[in-house]
Amino acid sequence: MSKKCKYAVKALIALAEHYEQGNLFTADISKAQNIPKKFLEQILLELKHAGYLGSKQGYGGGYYMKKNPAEITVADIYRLFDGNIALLPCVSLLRYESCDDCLDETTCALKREFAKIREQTRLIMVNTTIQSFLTPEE
Amino acid sequence: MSKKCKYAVKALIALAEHYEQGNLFTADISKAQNIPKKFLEQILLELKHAGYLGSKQGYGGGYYMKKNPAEITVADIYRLFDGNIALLPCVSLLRYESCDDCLDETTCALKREFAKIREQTRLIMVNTTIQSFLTPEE
DNA sequence: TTATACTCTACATATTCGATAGAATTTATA
DNA sequence: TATAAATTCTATCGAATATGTAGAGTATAA
Repeated sequence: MSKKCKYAVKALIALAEHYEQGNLFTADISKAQNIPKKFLEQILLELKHAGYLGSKQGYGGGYYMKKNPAEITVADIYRLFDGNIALLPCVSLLRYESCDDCLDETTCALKREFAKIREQTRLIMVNTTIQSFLTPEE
Repeated sequence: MSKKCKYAVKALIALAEHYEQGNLFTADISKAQNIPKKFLEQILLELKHAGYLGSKQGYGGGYYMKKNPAEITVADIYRLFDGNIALLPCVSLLRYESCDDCLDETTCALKREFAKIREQTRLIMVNTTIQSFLTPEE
């Protein structure tokens, strides 16, 4: 998982802890989570564009959690920053692409097993939400 | 998953189909699987050094499956070429490293959930072997 | 009007990925 | 013994990606 994606999850958790309690400054998240500020700005902006966060500009502005943290999955965030969950493009659920080295996909020996792996991995990641990180037990 | 790792799995499947039936030429695997020959040479050599394959040099030489295909897991091959199965180094089972941005690992909000994700993913990949790709059903 | 904080685009730098090149070594066989 | 075939090993290379930095622009509260 890229650092960008990891930073995104950390920032989302921090913002989820203040869900429906106003906004946080990028600078404060940056310090608390040890994330380079300018890099974090880009990340928060992307999360906003994707609909997870809202923001307020100007003096006293900042970012706040817009979507319910229980409805934001690790799969969503991983896909946003790191791409496919599937290990091969040809078994991707949402972004299918044929493999460029594949001569005949109908007889490809890899598809069946890697589709299984993708599906199991996907289920785990879909069932882990930002809320999951906040609750002490489950 | 890198192309290198995918090529490795494809090559292993091809060699597994001739398990205990002599060797295959790199050139033939390269053609059949559409893998650049010189790249494949490196991959097969790494697989040999890791103990999965054996080879015979010189005229009529080639590579053959040394280990039982049912005992070579996708997790093994993934780790060899692409590194950790865990999404974060701090939850890696075999190659633990602390995250460089982590201020206090004991209070890290990410570890518990990402450790769960790693364990589930690991189990799937350990339970998928080279033999799994050969058998029509399961 | 000023300081603050988000918005947007461009750039920089290091590493990794995917692949190629070529020389060295080993071996069967003609 | 010469030769062709095949693996072995190291170096290199270009493109893409990851991880940031920089700086100008915009919105807003006080």
